[in-house]
Amino acid sequence: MSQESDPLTPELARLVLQVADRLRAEFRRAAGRLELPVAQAALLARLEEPTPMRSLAEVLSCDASHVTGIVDGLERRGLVERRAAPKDRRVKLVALTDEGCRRRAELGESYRSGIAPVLALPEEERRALHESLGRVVAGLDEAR
Amino acid sequence: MSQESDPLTPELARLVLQVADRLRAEFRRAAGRLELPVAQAALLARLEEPTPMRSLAEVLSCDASHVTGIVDGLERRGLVERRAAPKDRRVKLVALTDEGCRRRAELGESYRSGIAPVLALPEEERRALHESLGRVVAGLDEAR
DNA sequence: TATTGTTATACTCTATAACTATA
DNA sequence: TATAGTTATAGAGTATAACAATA
Repeated sequence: MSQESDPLTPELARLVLQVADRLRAEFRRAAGRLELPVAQAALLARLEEPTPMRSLAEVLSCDASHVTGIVDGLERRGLVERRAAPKDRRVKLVALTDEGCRRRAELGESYRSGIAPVLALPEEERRALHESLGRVVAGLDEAR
Repeated sequence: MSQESDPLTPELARLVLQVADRLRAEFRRAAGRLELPVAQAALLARLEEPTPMRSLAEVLSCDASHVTGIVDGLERRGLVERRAAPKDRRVKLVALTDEGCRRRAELGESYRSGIAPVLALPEEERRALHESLGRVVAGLDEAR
């Protein structure tokens, strides 16, 4: 209640959103360099272990039906494959192929080199920023 | 180049994006409380002076043709009106009505009270965060 | 000839509901 | 009866192109 009238809060929000927009743009650019639709790149980036479709929907915070199309696309490109889950035959595990593993690494490098100049700050400031934002994120669940 | 391999950079990006997602969610919630579509709320939030459609497209970073529909909606609700520009009769100025002015203020209050708990940090940390993010945003144009 | 705003159209993204095969 | 994944469909959101009025 005491913070509602603090003029720094909306200003802070504006800055966060502005930086986030640029980071997203850099991800789009990285995906574009690999000629991947953003949705496919986003899934690729988050895929390490073989993972059920359902879990991917949660990670990407989208509907499960949407994941089908994204995985279809990645499978057509030979970057992932669907495997039967050993325990539950309803479940399909999405797993990286060797090529998918390589492309995923490329994507990561491309993205990181894109955002490095954006987040370029003196080392001490970077650490402080990391700590503060970490605190904010840690508080996200309890806020409201 | 020296920062490309700094593991803190992707971590920092992840945090910024996570906070931004939450801020966006709070804006959606504030728009919902006023029963406004997000796009209309976003335009309302940025409208102060009577402004040409074309400029609004730039501010919202979307196509001019899209602005037409958004303004249509706000006009139907009686929150804005189109005025002829005195100097150039091709231009239409979008201006807040009295009711629009009130609703805009409500929206702002609702949003600010929503994000206050998200960005709640000790005062000194808030100022440091503001300064660092301000530096990042200031550097956005020269980065790349 | 160029520009503002509009219209018509299409494409992307995403969600809902109905379906199948398992459990 | 409930769940994982798929399919079909529909609704947002947004862009492109063609157009009318004006510069």
